[in-house]
Amino acid sequence: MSATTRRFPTQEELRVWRDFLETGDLVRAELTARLQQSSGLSPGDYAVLLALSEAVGQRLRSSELAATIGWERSRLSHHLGRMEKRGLIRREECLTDNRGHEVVLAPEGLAAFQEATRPHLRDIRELFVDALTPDQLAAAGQIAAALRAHLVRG
Amino acid sequence: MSATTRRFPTQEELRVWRDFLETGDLVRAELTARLQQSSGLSPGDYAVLLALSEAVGQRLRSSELAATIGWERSRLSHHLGRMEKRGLIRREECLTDNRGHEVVLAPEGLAAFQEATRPHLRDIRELFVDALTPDQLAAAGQIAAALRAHLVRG
DNA sequence: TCAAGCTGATTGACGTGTCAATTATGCCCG
DNA sequence: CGGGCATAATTGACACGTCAATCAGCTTGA
Repeated sequence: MSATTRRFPTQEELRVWRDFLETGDLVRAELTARLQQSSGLSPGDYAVLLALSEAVGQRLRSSELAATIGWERSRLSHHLGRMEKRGLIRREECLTDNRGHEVVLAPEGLAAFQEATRPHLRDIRELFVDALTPDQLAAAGQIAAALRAHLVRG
Repeated sequence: MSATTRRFPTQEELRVWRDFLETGDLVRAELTARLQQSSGLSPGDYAVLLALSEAVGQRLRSSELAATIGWERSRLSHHLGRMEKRGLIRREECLTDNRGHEVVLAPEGLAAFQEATRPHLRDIRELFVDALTPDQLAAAGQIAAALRAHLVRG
């Protein structure tokens, strides 16, 4: 088969591509709605609260928190501003570095997180794990790995 | 195995879940960056322009356009405002229904779309189709179908 | 006919994300 | 010491998305 005939995806390949992405979005959207419903938290809130709840003293420097959850600092800064307004976290001066801030888990934040966790994990099982056969679950992992490897290699 | 032991996902299942979603995002992000790079268009712009380019007279009523690309009307309205400012589309009064508007593909929009299409399709092939074996591609389709079916059934 | 309600589309408020610029502080080296 | 660079974090401008409210024009039924 010549290079020319393989230049563009077929209709079927495009369909799989769109299905693949859109389905991920649909599952994510449903999970987000349930999380919101059960706890009033967004996925971003949940990620922040999870990281803080696991930190010693339930506090982290902003940049450590950003690294832990894999966010850009400016994104985190904006998000923390919104979470602080809602009383989920506090920001305190950092004693060892006057430039830095420590993000502290507030009681309201801990409560919301604890309330969210079990239903959230159950929902992940329900919407993702239970929807797939063991073979499909394994395939999903391999597909993700293959896509990532291809991305990195270029 | 008791119901209790299966209440929550295992570490491995959670890892696959996160990998699956994050990888989709990574691929999408790379594709978005390339589209932006090559044509200055966002995925939303591209969807709108694709629908318009295929419409007779390269024009559509707002609500038909929204239905075609599966967007809420308010989302479309906001997006069209931004696209109109950039000269990619125009909005005209609808002759048969004074409430309605027609969205018209502008020359700049057509040019940008035509410039975007080939590289975009090539990128989808490169980043998605070529990354997977035929088996994996088929599995991806089946996984998406299984997740969707599970979502609908509840 | 005309008030009541339906529909097409826009708008405003706000949450979320990126990028670039800014501010303040720490640190290093001549 | 102190000028210059690196680092911590925030800020502002903007793109994008959802939801609820709004507004204008169509449509219908007593």
